[in-house]
Amino acid sequence: MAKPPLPSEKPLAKPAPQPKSGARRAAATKALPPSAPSVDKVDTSYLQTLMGYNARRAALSIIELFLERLAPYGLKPVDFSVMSTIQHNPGVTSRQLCMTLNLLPPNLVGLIQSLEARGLIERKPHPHDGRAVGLHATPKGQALMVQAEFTATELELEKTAKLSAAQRKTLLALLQKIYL
Amino acid sequence: MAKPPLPSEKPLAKPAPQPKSGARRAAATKALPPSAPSVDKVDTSYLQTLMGYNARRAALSIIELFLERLAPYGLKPVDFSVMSTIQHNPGVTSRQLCMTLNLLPPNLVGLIQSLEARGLIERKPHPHDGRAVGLHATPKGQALMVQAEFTATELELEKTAKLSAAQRKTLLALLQKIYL
DNA sequence: TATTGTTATACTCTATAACTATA
DNA sequence: TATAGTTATAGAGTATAACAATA
Repeated sequence: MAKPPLPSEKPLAKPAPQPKSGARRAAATKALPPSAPSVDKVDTSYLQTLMGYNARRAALSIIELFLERLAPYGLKPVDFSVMSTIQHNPGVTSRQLCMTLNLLPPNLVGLIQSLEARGLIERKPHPHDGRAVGLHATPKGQALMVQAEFTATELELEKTAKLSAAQRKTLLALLQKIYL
Repeated sequence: MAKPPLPSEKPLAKPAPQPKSGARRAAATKALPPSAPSVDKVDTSYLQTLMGYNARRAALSIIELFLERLAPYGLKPVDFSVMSTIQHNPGVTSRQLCMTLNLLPPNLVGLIQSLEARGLIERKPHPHDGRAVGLHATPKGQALMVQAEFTATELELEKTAKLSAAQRKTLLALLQKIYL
């Protein structure tokens, strides 16, 4: 809890080739200022060794396009995940969605209500638990999701265009080894 | 913009082996209810084909531990990224930080002020642009970041313990092909 | 007593518009 | 006119505590 172990070794990142400090073109115009170097090209070599940083940047990059392409369906990433899970798991409960997608129950309530108000899902009593409610995609919701999933898959292939099919498969598997 | 192409093919996800619908243990107790199946194990095979979903889940998983371990330093992920970038790029400007870390200028202002108030960074006039301000880590900030980066690297290795060194390297490189 | 779903609410994060001072 | 930094603010996302109904 308290203090982390004092680093007896240096962090992994190499000091990184610092762009020749001081003035660049300014050297041609006037004398160097005393002690305030400027930066030509920002070095991010340390951050790039962090999985959290890279995963987050990659995710945000994809989500940016996702928001744009899925807007016509009225679906944001979480809406999409929830609808897709209901689509493929008829009768799934709110609690199961929360566990599966790592959501908090209070944050799911409004989302479910909204999807129901749009006629995309229906709530049916759970077969053998009076507290729970089974969620089902309506025909309208099903039709929407078939198209939405197609669009999502398409956009993903675009965003990962620099990757071969094998690399893409590898990447998915490795990411799952982290969070599953 | 308007409508996406109608899917002439099915989305990639296979229908996925549906857990035998209907009642499970309930079958032993009473007759099956008319038409409200319940779900035993939630199937997420489609979502798992999406890079955005997997990258986000992996990132959040790492960030969760990051928040815990870096709390003693008073650094959240963005604070850490900013401090680390300043540390490795003395004299970097706010605008350069925004471009590099994909932040919006208004959201960086309070963050910088906070770091300065804590005595972790200093603001010096930019050598040849009166509008800009160069950011520099103080000795205190430098000492903090050496330890913070060590802790971050350590925690990352823990979270990616299921990966070999080669897999880890591969994963970093593939993620960078997406967002860089 | 424990769990499902819900309400209310607070806190954080992210985004937009508009201003200033310098270039 | 364009850019760096700032202010104010709105909106979305995420979090905790507490409650009713059911197990």
